[in-house]
Amino acid sequence: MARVTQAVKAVVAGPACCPTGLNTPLERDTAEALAQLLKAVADPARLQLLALIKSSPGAEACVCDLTEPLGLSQPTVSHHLKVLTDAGILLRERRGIWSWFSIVPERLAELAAVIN
Amino acid sequence: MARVTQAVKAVVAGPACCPTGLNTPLERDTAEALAQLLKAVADPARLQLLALIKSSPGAEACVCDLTEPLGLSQPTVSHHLKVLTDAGILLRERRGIWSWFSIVPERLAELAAVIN
DNA sequence: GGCGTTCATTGACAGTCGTCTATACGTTGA
DNA sequence: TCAACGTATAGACGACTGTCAATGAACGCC
Repeated sequence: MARVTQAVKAVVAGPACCPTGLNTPLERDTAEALAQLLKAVADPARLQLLALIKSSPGAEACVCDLTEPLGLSQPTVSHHLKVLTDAGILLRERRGIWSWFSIVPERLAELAAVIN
Repeated sequence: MARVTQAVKAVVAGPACCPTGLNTPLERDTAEALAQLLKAVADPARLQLLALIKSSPGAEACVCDLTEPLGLSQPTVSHHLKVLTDAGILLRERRGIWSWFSIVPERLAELAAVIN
């Protein structure tokens, strides 16, 4: 994950100085790290999760609020949340029994910057 | 594909009036269309292709220029180009023997707008 | 017309991914 | 300490995806 973060930052900020986006050829390693991050978002269930969390009060939600709207089983939702968390897009915080998830906006902004 | 384009536009522009991005819950259909578009980009080879084309003179390139830098077979590169073209991200133009590909910037901008 | 070149398509195969059921884990309250 | 609840993990299975070798189709040139 740290490896991915670094690679994305490199693409956004440029190897040394100036922002590049996709304006410069991509090394295979960098491309793979970037693709891995994009794959985390490129799933309908995970997009729905992001939208649900982002539009929840306080921009956070617990699993119990997310399972039913998605129409998927609890383990499946948990799996998707893990993928997003591992990618650094979501933040997990335990409060007693519940796991609360919030979005890391900088991470999504990085992605958007790369694409453009 | 037209269906995908419409769904993405809906997410960018909002159901009726105002831009939403992911700030509003996503219908499954919309999420699937969006995911399909993201999947097209979420591949290392295709990211490299986009970067190569974008950084080529005139922001266009033919297959013969793309196969070697990627280190993949010609059919595989052709496959990836088809995926990007079908997603509306690339534009294909035949000139005699050669196929030239160029990027559709608005399409990438739409994607970036949705993510943010 | 025949041939070489460039690209697209087909078919096959291994690997990955999304989903589920079953089960384990951790926390809370009695 | 134990039971109940919310969540995470493991294992299995079908579907999709990326890749290649082989083949086909379109075009320009001799």
